[in-house]
Amino acid sequence: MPEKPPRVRFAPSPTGYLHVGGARTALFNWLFARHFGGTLILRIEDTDFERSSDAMVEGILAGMRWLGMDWDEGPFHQSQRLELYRETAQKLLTGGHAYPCFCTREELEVRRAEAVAAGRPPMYDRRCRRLTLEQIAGRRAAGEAATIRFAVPESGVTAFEDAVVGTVEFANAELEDFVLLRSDGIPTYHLSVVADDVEMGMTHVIRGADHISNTPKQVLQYRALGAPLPVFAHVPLILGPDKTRLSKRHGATSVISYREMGIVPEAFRNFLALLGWTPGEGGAGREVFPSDELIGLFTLEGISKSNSVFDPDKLAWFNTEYIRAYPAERLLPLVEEEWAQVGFTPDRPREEVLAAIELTKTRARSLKDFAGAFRGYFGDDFAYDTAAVTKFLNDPAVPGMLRELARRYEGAGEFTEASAEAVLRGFAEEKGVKAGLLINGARVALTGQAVAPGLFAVMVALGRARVARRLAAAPQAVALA
RNA sequence: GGCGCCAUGGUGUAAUCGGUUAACACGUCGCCCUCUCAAGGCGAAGAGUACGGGUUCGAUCCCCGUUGGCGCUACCA
Repeated sequence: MPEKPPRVRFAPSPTGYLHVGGARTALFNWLFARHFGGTLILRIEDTDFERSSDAMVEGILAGMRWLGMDWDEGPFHQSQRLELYRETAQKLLTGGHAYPCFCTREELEVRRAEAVAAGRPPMYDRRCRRLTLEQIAGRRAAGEAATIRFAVPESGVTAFEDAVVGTVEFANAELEDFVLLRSDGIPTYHLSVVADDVEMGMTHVIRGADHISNTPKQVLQYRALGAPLPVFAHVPLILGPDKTRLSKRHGATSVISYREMGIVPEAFRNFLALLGWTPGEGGAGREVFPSDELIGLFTLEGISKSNSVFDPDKLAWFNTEYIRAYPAERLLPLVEEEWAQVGFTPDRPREEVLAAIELTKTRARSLKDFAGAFRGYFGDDFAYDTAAVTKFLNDPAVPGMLRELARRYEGAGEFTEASAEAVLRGFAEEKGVKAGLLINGARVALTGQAVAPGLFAVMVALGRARVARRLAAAPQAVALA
């Protein structure tokens, strides 16, 4: 439990869209900050100019907004904070914790290859670490470019306490003298993260477990800089169904693609939160947690140590749960987005649209359904599903009976679920057919679909006029075949 | 290869100080309901906790080893 309001950050690299792993890292940071009344900082790690782009930054921000996450400071761009990194490198240099290295990329590559061939670990051999001041001055004067490397202690261990994994220890002999500043003066990740995390006063660093091996290199810098260590919390990775790291091969990995699949953002957030984290006592036995509850329940203690597998079925389940639980008013804006995408406009008053959403939402698997299978509830611009027609309007006598039934409904009198049912059942009896035959046929005629809520509820939602019109226009299976 | 992290049903996770018929949810299967399909209700199958050794009266839980998965091993992040 932090005693002071914590300061945490989400620091994506804009070399790709916001993927599910990054989104979960962001979510954990966000939940943590909100739970403890802390501050979430958004920092764009764009020091790799070739691979970074503004479009990716936009995509990442869009993904965060879609998931309902906000931030308190930033976005800061590392590309605009170069001065800080150079100063930090200089500090390390003057403190004797770093040194210039004149080895070229080519030389390094050759030596690495040799080391590997000889069965030695391919670490930098530290030859420039032994350069004298005169040699350095001489080579600088000669115009040789240099990187700045951190001087890792040659013995001993570097350890840190991880909030999820516990104590993690690395032998310093395993750590190479990593590059802090490239020869063009641009910092590497190792330098920029710690420079920023120190300068921005981060109290907790919550990030993917893929960074655990980098952590000792960062701890060494904190020490050299005389800066207090943040609490590290390394979150296990998310894997695909085949238990390998989630990648494009597994299908959708971009957060935005889930929006495009008709997933409700809060459902996705709920699903993501439970991937590698479980609420304690307060959430026992439940899994559906709206955002506020997630915030109230979230602590680092609940983060699990092992990797988790992304299960699309479970996500689909959360999605149906949320769609079903949302009041129509809340669903409407989400549904309208879907309509906009397919160019559909409801031709019914708002009240009726809301009622139709309320009625259909229990069968929705995705928001897409409202712009697809459920279109007939919102307007006359819908199509008949051929499979449904084949299945339930196959009997050539049915359309004729439905036309006749349509006239029964046209008459005056009340039009309620009960009355609509009585009319249909009475009519079926007259004709000597099973009510189910007409009910199933009518469903297709009215909605275009084989699947729908109870028929008489559908009739009431559609209204007498539409019911009569659509029954009269019932398609023939043969005509469509 | 080296180093690091991890290891409970198909999946996500539970299981106070080591003592439970190893629990819940998703998924799967069956039944009920029924005008379709979901939902809902009821029920079932599915792990003896990766494997092997310890420690202990007793280990999912502690220790060691093995195996496996993942990560890191760049002038990427």
